[in-house]
Amino acid sequence: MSKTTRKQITMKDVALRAGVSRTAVSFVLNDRHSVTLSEETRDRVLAAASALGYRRNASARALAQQRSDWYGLVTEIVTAPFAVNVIKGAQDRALVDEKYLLIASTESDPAVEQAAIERLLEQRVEGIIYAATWHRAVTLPEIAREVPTVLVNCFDAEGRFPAVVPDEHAGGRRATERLLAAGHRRIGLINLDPAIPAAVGRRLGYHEVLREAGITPDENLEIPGHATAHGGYDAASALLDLADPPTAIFCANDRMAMGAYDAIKERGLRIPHDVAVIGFDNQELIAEYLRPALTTVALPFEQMGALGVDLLAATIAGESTATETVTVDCPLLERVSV
Amino acid sequence: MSKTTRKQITMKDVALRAGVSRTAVSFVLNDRHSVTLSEETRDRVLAAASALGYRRNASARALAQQRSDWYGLVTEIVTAPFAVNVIKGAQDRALVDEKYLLIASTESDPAVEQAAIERLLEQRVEGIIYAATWHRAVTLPEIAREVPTVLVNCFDAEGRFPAVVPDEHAGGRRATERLLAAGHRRIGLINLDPAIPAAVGRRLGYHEVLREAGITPDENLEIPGHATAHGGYDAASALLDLADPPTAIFCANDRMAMGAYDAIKERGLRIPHDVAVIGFDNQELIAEYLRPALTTVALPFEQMGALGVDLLAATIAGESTATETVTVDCPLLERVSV
DNA sequence: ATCCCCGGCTAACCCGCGTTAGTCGATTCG
DNA sequence: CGAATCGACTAACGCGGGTTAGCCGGGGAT
Repeated sequence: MSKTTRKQITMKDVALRAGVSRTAVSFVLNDRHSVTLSEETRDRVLAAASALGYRRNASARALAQQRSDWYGLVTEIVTAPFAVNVIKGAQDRALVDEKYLLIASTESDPAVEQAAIERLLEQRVEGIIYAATWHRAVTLPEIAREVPTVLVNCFDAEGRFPAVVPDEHAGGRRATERLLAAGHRRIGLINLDPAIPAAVGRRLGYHEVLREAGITPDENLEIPGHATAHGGYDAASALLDLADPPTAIFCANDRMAMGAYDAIKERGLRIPHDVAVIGFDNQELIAEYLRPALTTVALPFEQMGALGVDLLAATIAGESTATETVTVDCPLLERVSV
Repeated sequence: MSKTTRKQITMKDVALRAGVSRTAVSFVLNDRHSVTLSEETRDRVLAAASALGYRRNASARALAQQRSDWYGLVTEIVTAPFAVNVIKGAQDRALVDEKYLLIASTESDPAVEQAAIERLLEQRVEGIIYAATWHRAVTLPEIAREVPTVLVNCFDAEGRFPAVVPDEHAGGRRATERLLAAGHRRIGLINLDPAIPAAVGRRLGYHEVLREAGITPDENLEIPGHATAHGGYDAASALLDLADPPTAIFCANDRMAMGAYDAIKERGLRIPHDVAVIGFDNQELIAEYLRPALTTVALPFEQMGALGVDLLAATIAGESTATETVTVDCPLLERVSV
């Protein structure tokens, strides 16, 4: 580079220019009033700082204060693009407390994860937010215990960490209620792998609401599908080819709903006129662009991210029990498919 | 918290336990051989460090070394989920040089952006990578000039920064060539807003290849669509209802291809048998799950991220001219729709 | 006139670590 | 046998900045 690296301006430089001690500069720039300085001195310091383009040195400050103002966010960001909303929510919320997020991406690889957390600890993060891309039980590496840690969109199998998780159960209820409200009585369910929390909760809500409406859940209307568009297509095909097919289908994720659309359209049926469809996840790339646009239950990633930071802050402040679990509502997004 | 915050272990503690000076500890842990230490001492130090769970303090180290090992990555991450691949590519590549990425998300809001960069500078990042979510000209805030900066998926209107951009032109060629190779002669183009670089480049490639094959581009086969599924549906409908409709459609993005699928299927036509479709962007949520899966030209986000770091490293090392622009090839992803 | 207080400011220490310029005892060389 | 060398190690400084203790001069109270 032709341009030589410019010397960084330090408080010493500012002090020199303002004709005061470095100590005074520190007090002025941090707006500390434990020591009184004349208004005129403050002005001179501020003027000098701004004239020189002073910028504080985060490392030096962290060292002196024994406080980094960083939170670590660990996530398998790449494998599930829509989880970036967790980052957004967390970042916005952290900023309110003047905390910053250090994002460490793992690739569902324990070794990478361990190394990532290690780096966060070297940075002396004040706490860690561990976010999963799909709701499940996780096991954190032991080193995560060295610092307050909260889980987002996942939970510790042994309940050793505070966690923020979506309310799958309420979501399942909400979807089913919406279909009932539209007058449907035969409602199919294309579910996920029955072993995962999302499938369990959503199904439970579905059952509850049906029973409350006096409808006995019909086993034939429930299909655990493969969580892809193809899985949704196959499952929806099976449902529609039933002797007594459903008039509405609750798909446990939007990708499967995408496949279900195909099966429905292939049979010359119309959405929502002949068959209503409701999804889950609100993957906007899909839900918004399907024709007709898909009504779906949203996973509140952004809100979970924000609550994760809240919970972390509370934990650090000692205002939270070690194992508090916060569930977050999954709102219904009305579009056109019901 | 019941658990009191454990005191952080410092080199002093390690030195005490190993019965050597802190200086010795520093030399051992950094594997410096400018000063010789006996093998036995090294072992003792390492043992002590590991026994105490010593972890170096990144701030102190950065301060002492006058080098942070951080690069800043500025991006509007949230508005375009698929751009997280830039992060992945950059992060992996940075790790090779033992550099770490500090991610600052902006929301296409200049004020937020300015503040984000300001924070990066406070952290004394050694350079900045500025990544856009769609290929375009950008104007960076002036403060970005305080440190080496490279652009990814965008470029400076006045060419003042090195940049990494996708080769839209080659991508357009590649898509068209693929359709020609499949035997198509009448190929429709559903393009983006004609003013943006992506539309210009892709169209240019399309024209070139047609001409090289002895085909005169037919204006009626080119429609600048609205960049959504609806836009794609409308445009494809118009193309298919032509007296002499195309047998293949090149959609300038996958969302429009999604809409085109609907228009095609609605007419009882089959993909790729009756009409072939090729997309652009490789938005996996769509391309992979459409039925049939969409053949598309990929935007090499991950590679661009990696090259961005490369270019930044070169710029910092002074091995790069100020305005070098790297174009990255857009590979074709064969699926089923051609 | 003396004492005390108080506003305004600074010297000096510390944070944890990298690094230079040594110190010190043992060995080798002349 | 004294000097030079060498291996093994450490004292001490500096990085930039937060913070405590204390300095200094002047005005009010006694």
